[in-house]
Amino acid sequence: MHVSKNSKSPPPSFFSTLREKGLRPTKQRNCVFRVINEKQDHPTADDIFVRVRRRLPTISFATVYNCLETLVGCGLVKQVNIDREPARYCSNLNPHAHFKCIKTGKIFDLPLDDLVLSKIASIVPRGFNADHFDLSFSGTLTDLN
Amino acid sequence: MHVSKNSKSPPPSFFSTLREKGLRPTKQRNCVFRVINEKQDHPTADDIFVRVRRRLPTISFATVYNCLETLVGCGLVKQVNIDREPARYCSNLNPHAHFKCIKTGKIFDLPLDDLVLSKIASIVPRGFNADHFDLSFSGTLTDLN
DNA sequence: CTTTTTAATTGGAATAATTCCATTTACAGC
DNA sequence: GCTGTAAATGGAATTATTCCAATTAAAAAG
Repeated sequence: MHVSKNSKSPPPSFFSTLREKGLRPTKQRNCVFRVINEKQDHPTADDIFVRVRRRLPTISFATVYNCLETLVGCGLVKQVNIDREPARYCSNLNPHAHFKCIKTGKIFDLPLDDLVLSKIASIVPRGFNADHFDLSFSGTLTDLN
Repeated sequence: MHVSKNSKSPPPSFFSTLREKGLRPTKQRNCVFRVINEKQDHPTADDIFVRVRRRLPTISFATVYNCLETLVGCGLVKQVNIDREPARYCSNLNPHAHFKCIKTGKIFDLPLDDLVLSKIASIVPRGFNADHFDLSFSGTLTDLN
């Protein structure tokens, strides 16, 4: 598993990233990408569909799913799966865990520093080659966060 | 590191645990519980349905789901959610993470010692009160595990 | 700039895991 | 053995997501 130096990486170029993979930076993909980056609230595909529709009123649900799949595949956004709930999407590309408040349903990013990352990497025994991990917490907030 | 299906804590009493909550230890619940404990292979509800049917040929799918919900609610089994896949069920009640081999689909338990557990707990900032966490890895196995 | 090729979008249908619901059955207390 | 409550049952409903065939848009070629 790759444990990076924890400097915030520069925002990836939407256009060049797609181009490098021979994919087209269509207006639909661009709009979905921008919507996810504008508000860091871990929207579902449904949320994203509603927001994108305000700008591209004829976009279909299937296209939103297609765009999300493409963007996740390119590493331009992250898919967040917590329990059995609908997938959420996240523009934070730095290593982080998630915390879900069981009262409000809100999701928070918890940054992971290199020390913690290496401890997490050490969980994986010899013979196993992890190229991805997911860590999520759930609970409550003591005061109003 | 040793990757085990170990059982450090004594197996919880199926009967007393249910009884304490005012729930009935029915033969369906018992059978579902036994099936999950017999083979530590992280079966899906579907898998469990098939195995239970061999002993209770008239059990319904809804009942399997009901039993699983009850057992998970009592803490007698754990539900394992990895990515967007069907839920799996696990009899290992000790703290552990999961590793999913993307080639075979097999799932392995990775035990978590107290040191790692406290490091994980330290990820959660002040003001957040985690009462649960999920950690899963995915990747490949270097040799045939 | 027009044609050709290829990729992406679209709407609707299909899928699949899970949940819901109304009815029947089983169990526990009297 | 009754009676009340919990659980099981079968089937329908739900819901997020995927699939598909037809259309449209974009890039490449001429």
